[in-house]
Amino acid sequence: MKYGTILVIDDNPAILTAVKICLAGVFERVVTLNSPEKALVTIAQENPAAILLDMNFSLGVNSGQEGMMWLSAIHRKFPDIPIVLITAYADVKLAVRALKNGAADFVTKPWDNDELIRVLKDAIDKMGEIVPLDQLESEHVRKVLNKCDGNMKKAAALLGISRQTLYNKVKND
Amino acid sequence: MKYGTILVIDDNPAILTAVKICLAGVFERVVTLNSPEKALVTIAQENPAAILLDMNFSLGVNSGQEGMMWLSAIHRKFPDIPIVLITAYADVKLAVRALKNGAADFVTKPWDNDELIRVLKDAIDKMGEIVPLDQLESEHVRKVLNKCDGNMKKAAALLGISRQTLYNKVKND
DNA sequence: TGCCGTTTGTCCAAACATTAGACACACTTG
DNA sequence: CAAGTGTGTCTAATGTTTGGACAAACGGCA
Repeated sequence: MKYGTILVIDDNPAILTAVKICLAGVFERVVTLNSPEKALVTIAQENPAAILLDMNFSLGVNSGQEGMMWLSAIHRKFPDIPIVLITAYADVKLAVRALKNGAADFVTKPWDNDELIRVLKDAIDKMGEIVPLDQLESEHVRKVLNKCDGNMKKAAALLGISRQTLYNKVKND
Repeated sequence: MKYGTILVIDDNPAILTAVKICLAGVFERVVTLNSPEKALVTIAQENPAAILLDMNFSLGVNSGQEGMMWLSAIHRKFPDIPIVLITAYADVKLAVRALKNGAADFVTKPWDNDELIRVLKDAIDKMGEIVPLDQLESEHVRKVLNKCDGNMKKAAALLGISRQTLYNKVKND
């Protein structure tokens, strides 16, 4: 029960119920919404560890545009909460676009309960990885320096630090 | 012609030729390989701005396992070079796995030349975004502090800095 | 309510990092 | 060769980080 609260957003009550039963034993709390309208307020109130978001809410529209829109909106406002998308209309282009828009994962209906649980746990675990500041810094420095073909003057300017400081950071690798 | 060298890896000579013609006007140099075996050495020699990698090399095997393996290997060794995957056997699960394994994008055969060019350019542009060190730092600090529910002592410990330093960093936001 | 462990806000002085500026040297390129 | 650029090194001033210390605030708990 170490995985906190999860928010499930889907316009189909049957699916909401099924998912609730499936996840009840794994998460401390399963909050459901049958429309994404109130998603932002609900997230602010509940502070869920992850969000499971359906992609289609308008009947007859199955392009996933609406789910994509909500994905972007939620991800922009809460970039630290992993969002897993779920849809019946699997499509490679849509999945790729979703992941590039910040989705943590993408599962297709009908889903496998164990896989859904694994995917959600994975998403939460990934987000939880905390890196010390100096490690983050040296990785970034290495990357920028690389992009500048080793030119320290340019790299330092791009990083917003002085040439000597970069020199020292690199020397003590 | 500002997009540098691109490396194309595909076991089908016809596709290699077609891609070469398509990309010749956009990239300074198009290097091709008909097998991923020599990929790592070739990348080290050519230092390409992006890599276009096919997913299937063994005839009759179309699970994409081999492409995935090479994606991981290349991405581990050259994390700063965007890798775009291309496959004839489009499959949502495979695409999701590829993106989560570090692929920059995922396109399906038969491809649209303009789209392929756009995707490759996008991938290169995305990788080129350089963030100043202090911005990177304050974003990370905010994120970790958030995950610790505002507890500065814990956050400082996780970040590998002293409590006072974190205090000052937050004060001068 | 009062006690206790924890966290915060604040201070200090020592250690350390960063800065601009300077200068000789090495390297490309015309 | 000469000009232009980047490197490696130094200095002195300035700014940051550190552990340690301490009173005040907070939250749980009996």
